[in-house]
Amino acid sequence: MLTFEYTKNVSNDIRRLKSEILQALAHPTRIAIVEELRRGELTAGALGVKLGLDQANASQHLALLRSRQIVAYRKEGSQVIYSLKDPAMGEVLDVLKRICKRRLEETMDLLDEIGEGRHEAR
Amino acid sequence: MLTFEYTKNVSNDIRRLKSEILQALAHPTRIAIVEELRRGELTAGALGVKLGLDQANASQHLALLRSRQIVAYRKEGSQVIYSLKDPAMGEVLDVLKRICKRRLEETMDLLDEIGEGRHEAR
DNA sequence: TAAGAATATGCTGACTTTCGAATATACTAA
DNA sequence: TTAGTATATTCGAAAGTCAGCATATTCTTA
Repeated sequence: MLTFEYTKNVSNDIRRLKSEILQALAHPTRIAIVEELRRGELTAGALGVKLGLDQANASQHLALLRSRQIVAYRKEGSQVIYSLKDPAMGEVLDVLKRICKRRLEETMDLLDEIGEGRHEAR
Repeated sequence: MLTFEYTKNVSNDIRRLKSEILQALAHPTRIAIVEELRRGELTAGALGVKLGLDQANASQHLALLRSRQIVAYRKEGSQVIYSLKDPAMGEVLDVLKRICKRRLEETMDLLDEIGEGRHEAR
């Protein structure tokens, strides 16, 4: 049946779209950029300084975020001002934060168990 | 001051952790796997069949998801059963879905505008 | 123990990502 | 127009990713 193959390919297209967005976010520097932009728009230079990045490097990461439509930008004089295009991009980071938190707590629990074990063994 | 550098590096570690998780999810096949596992646990084989994957390829993607702690797995006889470790991983996909939806709607609006333009020009 | 199913791992080549350095472009002010 | 500031682009090397193939490993059943 044609319909099956068709919907399957549409799903794949959407998954590819999602993976491109995730890919764009999947770098410590770019996560830091999005975190900063959540607080409000910033110039490329200010971002670079805040995050301690090489100028060219910052610009490269910004170019990627631009090409993936994660950020919006506008020129103002000789400066370029960046902002987050969709606040939901920040929400992704919130969910991720919860995931990390839970993981770290698990690790702490494991450490505690090891601690208990040592007490029992003494 | 030491504290500054210290917190900065901790933040970077967390960002690296987040980016590793995102990276793990940033592939159409792995997104499909997570989508399937949201509905319930499945064997490696069943996943491969459902998604039309080569056996080795499916196993490789599963290995990555395992190494990044995205999935849990247990052996049952000669089969290996996979499941999602943290439901929040599915939530990431929900947020992403909203982002994609909004983007596609924007595109539709643009298409509409082009349509209008043609009407006006006639 | 041998055969067969289910799954994992190792290897290779094509492709992509990343950074840093150099260079280019765009704007501003003298 | 020239110098200076802000930002982007290009290039090359090192590292990483991915699919496909061959080969292991592990379990089950005869």
